[in-house]
Amino acid sequence: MTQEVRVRFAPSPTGPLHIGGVRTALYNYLFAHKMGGKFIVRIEDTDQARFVPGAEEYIKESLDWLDIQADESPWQPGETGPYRQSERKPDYMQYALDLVKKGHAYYAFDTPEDLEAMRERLTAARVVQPQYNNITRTQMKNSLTLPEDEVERRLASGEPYVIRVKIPRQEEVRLKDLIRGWVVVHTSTLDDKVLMKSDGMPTYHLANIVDDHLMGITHVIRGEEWLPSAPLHVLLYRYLGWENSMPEFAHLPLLLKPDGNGKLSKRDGDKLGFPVFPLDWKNQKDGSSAPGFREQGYLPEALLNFLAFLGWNPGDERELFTKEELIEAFSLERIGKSGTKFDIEKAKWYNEQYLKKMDNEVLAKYIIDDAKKDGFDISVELASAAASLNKERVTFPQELWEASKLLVIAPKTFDEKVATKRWNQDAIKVLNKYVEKLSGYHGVFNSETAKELLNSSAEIEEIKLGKVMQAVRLAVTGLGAGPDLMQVFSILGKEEVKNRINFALQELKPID
RNA sequence: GGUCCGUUCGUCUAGGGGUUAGGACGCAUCCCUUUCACGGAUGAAACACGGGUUCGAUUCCCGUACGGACUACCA
Repeated sequence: MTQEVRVRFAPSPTGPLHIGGVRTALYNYLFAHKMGGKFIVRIEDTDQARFVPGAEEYIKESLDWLDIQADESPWQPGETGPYRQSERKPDYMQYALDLVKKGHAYYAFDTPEDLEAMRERLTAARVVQPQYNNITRTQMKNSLTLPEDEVERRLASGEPYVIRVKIPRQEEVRLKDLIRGWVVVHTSTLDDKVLMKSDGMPTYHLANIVDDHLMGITHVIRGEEWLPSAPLHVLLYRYLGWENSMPEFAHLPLLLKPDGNGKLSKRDGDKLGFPVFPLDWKNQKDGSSAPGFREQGYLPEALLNFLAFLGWNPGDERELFTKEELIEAFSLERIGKSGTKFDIEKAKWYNEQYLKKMDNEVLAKYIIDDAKKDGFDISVELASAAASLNKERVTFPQELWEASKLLVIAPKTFDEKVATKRWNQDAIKVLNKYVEKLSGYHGVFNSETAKELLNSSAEIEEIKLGKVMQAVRLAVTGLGAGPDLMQVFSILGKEEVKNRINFALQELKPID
């Protein structure tokens, strides 16, 4: 029998959650649900210097918005908590000490200045990669070079120290990545990474391994930026005696800039005018801000669908998936290997697809709210009709009100280009006749009857309706393009149509 | 620089030793329509390069080029 799948998303609260992080969370979530397992969110806040207030709340709100719900998290603790590493602080030291005892780690007393001097010396000696490793450690101040009694003296006196892993000299570390296959790294290229910092906090490397083990994580699904340090993690599992229960690894391809090269950053969003964060972000410290997908009008279902397809596909030609369908179709095997450029046009397309499937009543709320901001109170009926009329014509919900204004506000000015081209005697004749017909009509006024009346007006004047339609549109909406005119008439009502036409008739000068 | 990872239309990708290399976004044209949009149809558009292996490579192997990640007491 196989154990329950447990995966985690482990962001650090150092700023707004990046959209790439959201995708990582999504893949973890989809995999967990596909496998009938658990999805855990753990906050990796071991770096006190980089902690940003509000960042954790931002992470939570982002995941909530997209409905990527965790089974266990700081906000909904399970049995393997706490779910913030800062709250797990007392637990880490014992594992570091265990490694020291076993000879796989050691104390180091080097000051930042010592380290800097070492790097300078190495650089001067033209060593290409100045680092604290199995060669240079012999020249540094650590428990490998210092006499035992001095180490104890320094420790006892409270001198700051770190604990570093002791990377073996000549070994090959092999790990099987679910996405990339076997990756082999020689230990001579690894450095003696710090495991415990002088402030008593573990680094990512130690905390990550300890927590994943303690939380029973079975699969580590994370960004490709972690691949280079994965061999170190394998070594740590081994040295801690946990190799048999070591999780499987899956390193996700990165999200890249849409143009040029490099990984997607906040700058790209600013430059190309699209968000790279799920939600609007306001830094409480320095007041800086960044736009979010939510506020731009992206629908959570659409963004989720779009994100899922950035580096993954179901193998068939379907593209529109609900979350449940994504879960059903998801597999790690179908994740691609190469980096994925971020194409905002595709995201917009997804949004349009989801937007036009939404209920008019739901969309009506957007219109009502936006109209209110402009000082207009509109009924639910009108707003729903407006939504129905316009939802296939826009990308974002907030564009709906703009598109619907012609239903609420009578035109005061008229598109000049259309006027100079279409406002001729024929149009005026037909419109005059139409007004006349409208006044004499007392039946039901809907798009069909509105059209019939218009048709007969044209017939009487012996003018082809098609030739004056643009002018009719101009008279009633002031515009040269827009939604189906007869539906607009039907929504406007007979009197309003009549009034608008009369206004146009007296405002506009004929061209011939 | 070093280590590791990658490379199919502009972009996201399917495919896989013999295919007219498929789909989607975007783009163009046409159709629908009173207009714009939606929708439909059509089109332009790709296997990075060089060697091998093979009867045959876009597919397998090796190089090269290019791209990316990492190279902190950051995650």
